Amino acid sequence: MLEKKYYKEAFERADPERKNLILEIGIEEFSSKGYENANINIIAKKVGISIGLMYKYFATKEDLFITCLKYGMDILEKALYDIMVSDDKLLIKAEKLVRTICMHSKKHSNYIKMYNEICSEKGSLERMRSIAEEIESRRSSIYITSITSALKSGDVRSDLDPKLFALFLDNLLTSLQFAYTCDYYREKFRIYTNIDINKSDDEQVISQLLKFIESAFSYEK
Amino acid sequence: MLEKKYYKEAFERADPERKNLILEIGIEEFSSKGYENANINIIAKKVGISIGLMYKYFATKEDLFITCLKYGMDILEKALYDIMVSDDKLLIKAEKLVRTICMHSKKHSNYIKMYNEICSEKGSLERMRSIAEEIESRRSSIYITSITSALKSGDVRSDLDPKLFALFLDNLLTSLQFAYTCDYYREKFRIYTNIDINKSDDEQVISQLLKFIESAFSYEK
Amino acid sequence: MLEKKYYKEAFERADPERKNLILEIGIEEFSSKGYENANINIIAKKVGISIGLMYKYFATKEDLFITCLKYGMDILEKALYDIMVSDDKLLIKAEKLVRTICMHSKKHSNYIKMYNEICSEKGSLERMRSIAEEIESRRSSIYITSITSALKSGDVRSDLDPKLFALFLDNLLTSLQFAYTCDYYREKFRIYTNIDINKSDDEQVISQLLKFIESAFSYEK
Amino acid sequence: MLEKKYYKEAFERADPERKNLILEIGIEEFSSKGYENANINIIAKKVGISIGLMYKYFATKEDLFITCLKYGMDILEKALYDIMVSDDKLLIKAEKLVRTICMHSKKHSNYIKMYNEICSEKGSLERMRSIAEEIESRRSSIYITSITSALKSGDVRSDLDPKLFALFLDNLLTSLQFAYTCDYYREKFRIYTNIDINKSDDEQVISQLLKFIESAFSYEK
DNA sequence: GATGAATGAGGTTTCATTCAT
DNA sequence: GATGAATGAAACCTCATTCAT
Repeated sequence: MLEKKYYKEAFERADPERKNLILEIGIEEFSSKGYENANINIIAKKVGISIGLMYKYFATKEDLFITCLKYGMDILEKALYDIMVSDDKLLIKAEKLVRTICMHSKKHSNYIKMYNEICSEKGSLERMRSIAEEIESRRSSIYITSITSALKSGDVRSDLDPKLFALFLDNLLTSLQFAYTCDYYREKFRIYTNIDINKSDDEQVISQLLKFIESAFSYEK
Repeated sequence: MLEKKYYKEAFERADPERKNLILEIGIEEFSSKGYENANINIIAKKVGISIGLMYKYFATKEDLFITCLKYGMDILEKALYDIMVSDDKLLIKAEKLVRTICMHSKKHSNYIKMYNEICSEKGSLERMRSIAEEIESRRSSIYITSITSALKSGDVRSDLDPKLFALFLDNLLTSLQFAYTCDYYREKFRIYTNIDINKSDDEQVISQLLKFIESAFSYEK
Repeated sequence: MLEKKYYKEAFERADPERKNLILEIGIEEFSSKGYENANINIIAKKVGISIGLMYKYFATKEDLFITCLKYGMDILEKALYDIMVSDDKLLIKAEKLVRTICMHSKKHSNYIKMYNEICSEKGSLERMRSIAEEIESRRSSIYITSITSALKSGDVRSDLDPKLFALFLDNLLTSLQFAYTCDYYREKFRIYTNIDINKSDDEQVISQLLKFIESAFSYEK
Repeated sequence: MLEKKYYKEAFERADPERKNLILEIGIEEFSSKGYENANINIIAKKVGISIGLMYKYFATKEDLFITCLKYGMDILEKALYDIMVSDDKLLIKAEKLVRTICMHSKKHSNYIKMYNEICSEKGSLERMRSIAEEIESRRSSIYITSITSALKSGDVRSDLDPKLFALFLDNLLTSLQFAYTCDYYREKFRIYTNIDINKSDDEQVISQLLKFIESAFSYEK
């Protein structure tokens, strides 16, 4: 689980402003057109560097994509981490989680779109695995740790499997993220609820989701 | 919301065996390589017809894809429909649902891969909408109807919004489908649970998911 | 100079209404899209007959095109012929000619578009020759005959070559036809004159063209 | 009316010899086969560059065509311009014009074939308009200016409309160009005159055409 | 006479990646 | 470090024409 780098040393040495620009423009291109239709020659042009230099920074298109993806995911992960290491009870954490995710999805919809992109990527299994490892393992730990500790303190039903419940929780949150950011999920949200999630007041959605989660974790009657 | 056709009349007239062959081979190609990397020349060759004839059947690659997608989705939808129109209580239905989805995902993993594919498609919003409409609207109705009726008969917590809860339920089930069939989700499942879902006994997963769902819908303590 | 047929016997035997329909729809397709981009499968479909039958009527796309072309040219030719065989003096004939051409171009712009089409066709020289022969030889005769007879009666300058002057006259009239019907020529007309020929009153154009022709044929000062 | 470019910057930067080669081979291909049947893969191969590079120079086949077309038209335009800005009387100019056009048509028949090609193009009106604008507007100005000034100095009939007469003059000259270069027009010329224009002595044609033009512009008797 | 399913060569265009400078 | 010209395989899609029925 060592942190892999998907960029070359030259990228590390590059001017921080340029590094940011590459990531931002890359994210913009990948999230708007999708991985296959994104064009790294265009990215280089927009950044204002040559395509040759781009290949000094990243070995392949895929590496650039992954670097962009991780950049976005790290930002969200940090926010979630801060919530989960607090002393709050699980349900308090859950509320903070949901609210943070709503905000983040609106602010950084492109990051989520990239994440959505990789969820349907068909590539080498090996590559896929190491990416999933990096993105999911930290998030899964903080969920599982929190749930396990809630289990110990008796805050949640005693017969739940923390790992699976962590996954279910994540599934719900991820689906919500996608509803905020990805066309198909947004449309699905509208079909189910008759609500355009991007124009709606979030409170109804948040309160219902929290109700769902809260119940799910609670003691059986 | 009328049923749109994404194939030409010539396809309707074609020999049923050939129609099936086209769909099966198309699904195989699309689900294994993804939409962008699928090659309709290859599909035609494998089917044993000329590429010209393929275009007498389908106006574009996209239309062929959607036709394949709907074919797979219809099969699942029918199975779900039969469960949801029964007189069973919601939680009984939920169990049947989960079990059916497990079985179907294993048997027809390619259908789910195609569905996963469209979940991250970037294309014309209009097109996206009509597809979502066709795939999601019937499924959403049967979920919402069942929940609403459970609500009336007092089987579930009275303060839930049936539409949102239907969506949350679907999110959990869809995520499970993807875990069975799509690389990234399977990997994610393994990271959270340490289980290779395709080699595992399903009962642990099923029972935990049912617990989660059951609790979520239950009366608050 | 024997009149060649570019259709098969079956076409002769076909129902007259159908024959007309084929020609009209063919002309519509060829004139709107140009020869290369016209599609005879579409023509057959619009006519309401099978493509197979179309090939019972015409051996090739080119034959259908030529048959359509000749159909339109014959109609114009008849009108011109009636004018030129009259006893009128050449300049009276010229005026009638110009007015007839204006009217015809507006009414049958598609015929002219097809004629324009063949003017830039790159094909077998042999084929080209026989078509030109059929379309141009009668028209050239009636022009040359009229000019020759005007020459004899001393109505026009005595040192003109009737054949070349006939060609020059035809060039002017053909250019006018194209200005009424073909995009590029219409645009050229607008650039030279600032007039949109399709919205303009024709009289200014007609009177100037007649002045030009009249002068051209007149005795030198 | 600003000069539009139909090539990319990379083409400007390319080696001048290569640029010329591309234009010459492009003109050869387009003029011999027509726009639709011309093949840019063949052009690239003959030039000795990859098709990919071709597309770095020109965004589309159409752009390559227009660039070739303008290249040829510019050469003719320059020759005509030099004649028309001289102090010669209009009829002297006319003679120079006709002789220049004869020579040019023989030497650069391919340029004229391309021009003929666009005269029957069916495409977007907008595109057509801007091309016509570029090719015709300068030529029309020099004609109109010359005629207007002849009008002022009393060298031509006073009741002529300089714009329309300029167009008529151009129609005659253009028709002559086509007779020298394009199959159909050459054939038509032969049918009218019994002369193969490419094997004939030009003087008879030139003298008759000048007579026609001279008369046309002269004072009425 | 009439049908229409079937063919398949062929052309435009894209873009990740290399490499000489 | 930086450039950007150059590559070329590969994919979608069209349509005139044939022929078995």
